[in-house]
Amino acid sequence: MPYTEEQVVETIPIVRPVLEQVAHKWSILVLTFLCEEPKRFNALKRRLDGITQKALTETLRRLERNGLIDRCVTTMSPIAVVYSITPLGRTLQDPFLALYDWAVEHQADLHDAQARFDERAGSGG
Amino acid sequence: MPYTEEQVVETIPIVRPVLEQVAHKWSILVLTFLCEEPKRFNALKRRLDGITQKALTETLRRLERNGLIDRCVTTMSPIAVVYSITPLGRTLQDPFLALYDWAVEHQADLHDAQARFDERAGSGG
DNA sequence: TATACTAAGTGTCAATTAGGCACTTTTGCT
DNA sequence: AGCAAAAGTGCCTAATTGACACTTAGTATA
Repeated sequence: MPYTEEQVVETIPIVRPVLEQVAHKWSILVLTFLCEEPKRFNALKRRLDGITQKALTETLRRLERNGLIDRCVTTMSPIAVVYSITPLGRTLQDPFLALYDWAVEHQADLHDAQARFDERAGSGG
Repeated sequence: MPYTEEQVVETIPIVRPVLEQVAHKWSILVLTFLCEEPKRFNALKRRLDGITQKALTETLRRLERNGLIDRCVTTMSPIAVVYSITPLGRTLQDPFLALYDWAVEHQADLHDAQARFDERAGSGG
């Protein structure tokens, strides 16, 4: 528990805008995925089944703007765009992986809690 | 690196909805803050300077619905609502704290990267 | 040359979500 | 009675997200 309450209070104005950039559902998935190896646009799109091209484009732009990934256009025959993680992005690997692990581990807990809550709320509680 | 690429692919449909519930800028702040000790609505509101009552209400509802915090209405003299973290919520303390630490540590890196990106983009690059 | 396919996007429009701000309700103080 | 604090709710607008079609460039193919 590295922060005292006062430190938490002081760091809120710092942390808030950073989280707004970084704590995005798609960002976490894309970055976790890119940690494995550089990937092309459509490779990412296929893996992240359900993401739209627009959402993926915007997520990649955001990550690139924040210096977390690199965008490299090959000048080769069929033009290809390869996205890879930067050293800065790599520093997010552990935090994001922790979230990823948590999501896998506690999905059922969340689901149960939601069901209980909705039942309480639904039955006029 | 606990996940192979295939495992990542398989877990995406599981992880995505969980992240949608959990990876919210306000959720991370509120939960990190509640890890210290139970707090009342307006105490949270004062600390999270800038949050609106509506946003705080919704964030707390979402966290409660997902079983991460408890909402307790005291029957005492001036009615008060105390929010506290649940055991399930406590399991998010470390992941969220890691993100919190990351945000504090790398705020300047993000800022620089954004400035560089915007300059490149702005000057017709 | 026309047809179709992959890659990497952009544009448009509708729907959802978030933010701002005023209003409500209960209690406590003077 | 009048005012303020606590914990919200409601309404209205602004911003974001998502669906889906369109674009541009290259490759294969008949």
